[in-house]
Amino acid sequence: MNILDTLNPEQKRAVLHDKGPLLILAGAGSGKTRVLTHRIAYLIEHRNVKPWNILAVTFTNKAAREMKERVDQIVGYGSHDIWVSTFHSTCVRILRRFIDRIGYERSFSIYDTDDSKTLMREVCKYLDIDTKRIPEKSILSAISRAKDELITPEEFEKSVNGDYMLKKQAEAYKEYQKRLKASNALDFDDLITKTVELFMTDKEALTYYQDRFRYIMVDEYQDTNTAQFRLIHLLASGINEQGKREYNLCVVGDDDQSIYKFRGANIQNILSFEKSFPNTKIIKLEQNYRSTKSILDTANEVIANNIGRKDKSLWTDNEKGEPVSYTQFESDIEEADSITSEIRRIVENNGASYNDFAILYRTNAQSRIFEERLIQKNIPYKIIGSVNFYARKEIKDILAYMKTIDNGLDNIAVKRIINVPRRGIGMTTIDRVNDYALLNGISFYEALVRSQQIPGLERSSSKIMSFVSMIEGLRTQLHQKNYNLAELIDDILDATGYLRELDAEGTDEARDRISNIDELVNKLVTYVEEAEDTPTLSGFLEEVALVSDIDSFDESADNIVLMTLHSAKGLEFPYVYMCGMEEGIFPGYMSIYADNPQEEIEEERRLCYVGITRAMKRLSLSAAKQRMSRGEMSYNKPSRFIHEIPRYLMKVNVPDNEPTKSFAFNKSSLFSEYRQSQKNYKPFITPEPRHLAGSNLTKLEYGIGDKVKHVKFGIGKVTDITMGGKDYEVTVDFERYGIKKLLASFAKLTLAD
DNA sequence: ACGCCGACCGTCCGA
DNA sequence: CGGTCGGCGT
Repeated sequence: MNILDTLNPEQKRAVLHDKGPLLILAGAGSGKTRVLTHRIAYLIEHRNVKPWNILAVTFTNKAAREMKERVDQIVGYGSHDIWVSTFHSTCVRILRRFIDRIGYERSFSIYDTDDSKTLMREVCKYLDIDTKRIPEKSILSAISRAKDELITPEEFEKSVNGDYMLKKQAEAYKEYQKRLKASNALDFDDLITKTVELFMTDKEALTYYQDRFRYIMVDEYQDTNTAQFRLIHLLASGINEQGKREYNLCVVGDDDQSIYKFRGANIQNILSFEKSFPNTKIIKLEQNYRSTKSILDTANEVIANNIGRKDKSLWTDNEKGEPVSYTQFESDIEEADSITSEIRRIVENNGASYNDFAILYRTNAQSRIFEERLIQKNIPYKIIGSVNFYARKEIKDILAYMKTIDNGLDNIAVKRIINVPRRGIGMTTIDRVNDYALLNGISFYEALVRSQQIPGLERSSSKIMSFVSMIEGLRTQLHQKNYNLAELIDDILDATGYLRELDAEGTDEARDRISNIDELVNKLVTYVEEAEDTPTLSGFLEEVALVSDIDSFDESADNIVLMTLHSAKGLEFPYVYMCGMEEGIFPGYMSIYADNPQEEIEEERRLCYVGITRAMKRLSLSAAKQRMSRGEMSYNKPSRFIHEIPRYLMKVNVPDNEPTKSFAFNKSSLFSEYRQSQKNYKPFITPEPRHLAGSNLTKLEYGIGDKVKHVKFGIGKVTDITMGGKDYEVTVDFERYGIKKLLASFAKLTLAD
């Protein structure tokens, strides 16, 4: 079968396009991923392009993984050699090979936002910058913006012009960069800028990659920043055998879905692509295959309020479908309650499954109230993006050990763990070592090694030396021939006594931490087993640094998924709930009162457009009249975006005020209810397991009257167990949350001692 | 050196 | 409301 058969004429043109720059303006749901994968497959199969001559840059690691799989499905081979990855991963791969040409070591560390902040705090302290007046966060974001625009510390300094704030920022930028270099570390932005720097200064490295990447594709092109543009431009400017520049660059984007201006995305990259690359061919994909007419019309109406867009109009052959629904609830509690109940109702009555549903919101903070409800109702769910696994203390600690072993120059990592677990090395000691290191121009770790020579450290140097020899021991072990990297964490835990200390604590929190560490061990083992090249410590650490929460999103898992509108980009769901459609929430407070509200509101509107176009079958919008935010009640009007939807497309619901069992009720009434139930105490029975067809019921390990533990609710007492459908329904009176009915298979209750 | 507690604060979105 | 940081007390 011809791989072109399933494509529409425009898609076909894009796939068949031969050489030279190509801009594909792909509206939401117009099958751009299909075009990209088919184009790659076509290049390999019909144009004799070698898989290793193709570079495809995607937005997430997940998208990269899927693209490879899909190319494999079409071509059946070769996908392994295609270089498909995100901007950041691409740059890391390049830098691991060539960064020594610009004065770093190839074992460089990658600093995450936390590390950057820690470093910036040190810098501010050193430069006497009052972080009350100039918060380190604002300095970091100024630096980040500068890096997005490829502005060096020196150039930044020149542009200061006597402005006090800018002058301080310039100083901080310079010092920050100096210290990153000394730590042999790169922050997220450096990954891009240092790659550009490498290519600008080292022709050999540039030519190597220009020759290698004969065909370049970039997805989500509207969200690239200036540095990324520069990178792509450099890579695509190679000279072919005939001595000509071909610019075999194919970018796919949609200016209406540009939602990352806040992190430096430069909309001009897509708007003036044709100017940057002469003889660009432009193809518009305007047929939407995803949504019903009602949903698509709604999206078009909303986005029409933006000015200065590229001219295009999305249409669909799909059926009209139901009108979009909008409900204004009394409160955020009611909103969460009603939406979660409705989803359950649809799943139970209409044969939908939980993974058909997404709840989308503007800010991560909004997930909390939904989570409470979903737990309460025993509805399986997954929240994407709220608390990063790798940001947890115990995980960062272990990773800091690994970084220290991998790159002794990483001062932030060494300082993090020098006294974790406690070894009696305090602030004064650390300061003295630090001063010595700065004075002698050596790393913090090197200063530790020489601590015996440092004046004033007579007493603590023995403690320091035992730390040093522990690290050295681990490092030697790592470099032994048959050492299995998968054991490294265990060895660290063993040498440091980290686990023993947590064990001794014996609290719930400590147990949580231990299970998180177990999880990290699992990830390391998986990495070692599945690594494409030889697994290395640096390799693992960079994988960890560059994963995003969305990469772990598994659409086949049967749960509702909750995430921000930003995270939802590129995804689709049959049923979409967009909640918190309120002025001040969405569009956010910050954009309404910004210096340039027009611009900011337009970005919010594009975000709204992205949200609407995620829905395939049914879209539900909602707002709340009152909502609890940062401890106080706020009262918001419905979002302007709601008013931009014509009435004929939208069904406005009146919320049904059926009395809902809310656990925001006062606890005492629930408590007396419980007392009542205790009076007519039920006899102690554990129901016999009934093996129903298709169910996998197992005998419960607890019975009525037992004390059990729930992962969120904590300790409680079982007051009733009944058979509900294919699962046990367990009623538990929790010490802190009161009485709840839970389904045994979801709740995963365990006997508490 | 370390732990606890209270004040404070600041809030968007993210690799 | 929740996390974080700095100060103070031991």
